[in-house]
Amino acid sequence: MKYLEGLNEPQQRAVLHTEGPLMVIAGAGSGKTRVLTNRIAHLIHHGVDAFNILALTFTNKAANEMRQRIEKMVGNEARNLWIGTFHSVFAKILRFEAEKVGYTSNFSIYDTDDSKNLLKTIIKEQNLDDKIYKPSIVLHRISNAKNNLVSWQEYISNPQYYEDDKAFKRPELGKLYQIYQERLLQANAMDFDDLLFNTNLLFKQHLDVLHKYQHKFKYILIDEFQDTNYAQYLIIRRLSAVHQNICVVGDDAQSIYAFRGADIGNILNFEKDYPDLTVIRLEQNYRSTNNIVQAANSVIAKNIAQIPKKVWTKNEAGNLIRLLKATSDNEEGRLVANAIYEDKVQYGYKNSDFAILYRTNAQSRAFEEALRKINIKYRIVGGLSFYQRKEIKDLIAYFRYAVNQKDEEAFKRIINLPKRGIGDTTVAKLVVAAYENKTTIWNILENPRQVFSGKTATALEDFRDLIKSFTILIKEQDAYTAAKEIAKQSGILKELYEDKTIEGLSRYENVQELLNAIKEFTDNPENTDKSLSAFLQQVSLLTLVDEPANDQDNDKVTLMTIHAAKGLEFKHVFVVGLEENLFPSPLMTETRADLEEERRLFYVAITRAQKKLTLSYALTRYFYGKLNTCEPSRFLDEIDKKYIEDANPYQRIENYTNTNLVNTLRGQTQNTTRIAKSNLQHVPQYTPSTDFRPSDTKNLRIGMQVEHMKFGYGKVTAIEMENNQPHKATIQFDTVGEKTLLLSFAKLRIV
DNA sequence: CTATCGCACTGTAGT
DNA sequence: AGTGCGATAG
Repeated sequence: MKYLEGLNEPQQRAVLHTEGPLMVIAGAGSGKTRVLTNRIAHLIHHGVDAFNILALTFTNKAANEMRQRIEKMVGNEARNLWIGTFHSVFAKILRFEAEKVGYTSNFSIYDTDDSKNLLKTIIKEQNLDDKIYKPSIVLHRISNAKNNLVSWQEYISNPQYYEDDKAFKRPELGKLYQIYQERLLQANAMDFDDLLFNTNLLFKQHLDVLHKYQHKFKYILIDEFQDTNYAQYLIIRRLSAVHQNICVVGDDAQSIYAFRGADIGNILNFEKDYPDLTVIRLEQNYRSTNNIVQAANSVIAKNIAQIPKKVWTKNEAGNLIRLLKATSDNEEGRLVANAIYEDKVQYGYKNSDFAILYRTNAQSRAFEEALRKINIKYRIVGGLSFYQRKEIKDLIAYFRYAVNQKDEEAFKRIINLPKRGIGDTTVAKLVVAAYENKTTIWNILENPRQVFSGKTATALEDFRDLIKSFTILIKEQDAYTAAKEIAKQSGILKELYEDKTIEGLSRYENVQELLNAIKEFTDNPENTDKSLSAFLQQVSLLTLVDEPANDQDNDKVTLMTIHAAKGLEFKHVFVVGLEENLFPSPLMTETRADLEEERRLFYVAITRAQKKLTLSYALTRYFYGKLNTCEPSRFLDEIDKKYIEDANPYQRIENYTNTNLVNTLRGQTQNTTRIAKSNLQHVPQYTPSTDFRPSDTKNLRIGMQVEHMKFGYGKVTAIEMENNQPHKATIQFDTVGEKTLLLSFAKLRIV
């Protein structure tokens, strides 16, 4: 039995139990991935056709990793497996069957920004107050409905929803839901939730289609089952109804996505839906030291909603958990960076052995600065993801619109970008004309002279012809050739190239990076369809961990949110920002269930560590440029003290006033050179010395900020040198008048 | 129609 | 701190 080697008894049972429903409760670090991959390899080895296996994961990265591991074990056959995220697998199926749910196969996928923008437009049109009907709240409510498979028709006809919304002063929500869905359909677009909703619709209304896929997927595996929502659960229940060979793997203790509709009940109630279910528990942890395992257990011990189990390990006790106490976020950064440095020297750890985990993306700044200062390489996972950058979205909007001319959000993005003399007024007229003639904007563009005249009409015609040529380009050329041409001919590349500011430079590089990614896609022999629309189909579902890896140097410290860290492990993990109102998040302390989820998040963070764990907090922190005082997190009190190095770790500081802290902080941070967060990865170090010469001063306009104070824009009138280096600059600001500032303190932006 | 400026708002996680 | 929006001037 080749796929059982090195597995413990319950792991072996999980691999061998191939027929009938199976639930594996896999504690943190219990070798879950190994079980999953060995199981699939075992199936294939015993004659199951890879075409008949469906494996659903939560990130594309997890899917790729699984595919690679299986490929190593069983060879090329692994290529025929269906492995992917829920969204990507069912988007693929929906493209095949699009007509059956009222779409065409070139439908666009709206991301959250597109959805919010669309809702914003609708809310405005309906003359509703956008302070009460905030797009994010409306979208959240609609998303909840869809995840529970409530259509807009049901939503409107159910008085309960109306009463609920009325109680929250938002009686028009049902109407908004209806209009939103109608607009999406009109735009031939689906949002993320529609991918699951429409898959359910498809399977419910077209039994022949359901039967086809039921027959195809004889073996179904779900990873991270604790994070599935109702819509996802129903899909897999339908798909597995015939063969019943469904294997779900999860850990209720690591359920951290209830906020977006994941239902811990799925795992707790699975037995009811599958009476002859086999349950296997993997409780032995192979990853972490005993201290880490026990500390993690103590964190969630008080939670009520959980399956009773005991994660244990044979590993050594290991170090106690360290606690770092800082007075400011910057100091916290320095302490963590120093600890990393010491570990590297003392134990020979590599950069890639470390991870810094935080609750919110905005916390990364202080750690980036501290690491850069002592020349430790790092990478940030997530944050403003590559595909969310404006310049990337702009270019992709061109692709989208050339593929699907009904895509209104893409249209709005590109119609006047770069500037071509088609402003808001013209767009508004277009929308009205389309509405009055009961047709699409694209149809009006076909013959704009019926509505417009002169310059505007010519501009619209030019735009139309441009898009038409792009559509042909996409049909006839491979993705890379088409994308490169579109970037050039649209004028996006030129506009960015001419922008010589730091930001402009990095934007230009980003676009090049996107083109490189498309080239990789085109050159990859595994991709049979090399068209740009094929690339587009996968790009809209890419997750933060799938960004183009353009550098070979992988020895870097990893900075990311705890959510993004699920499934990963590192020798030394830093869980930072352990402050009340940050972690736990104030949005998750209202109900017991919320707080329990937040505790599980802490549990996930702790259990990423193999050898060492360090926790840290700061007593002051900047939010939106304002200094706030913080208290240590209640979570620090909840860990069993005997696993912490300093059992009486902190004193709550009460005598500090805000002013004192500001002054302390000023004293500590005055020498830092700050760089815009968004530029960090692309502009490693800004050096005034190379960019400034006294002779430049006459016409140099710069933006400037010192510490957290923004002085705005102004004209440089004099630069004072010291040791042949620019030292001080005198600037006539538009807003605050003339100031002389030390250049080493400042972040500068040339405009 | 576009560019610029000041103001208001933002406040979790990610497909 | 960063961004997006609306008002205003050009």
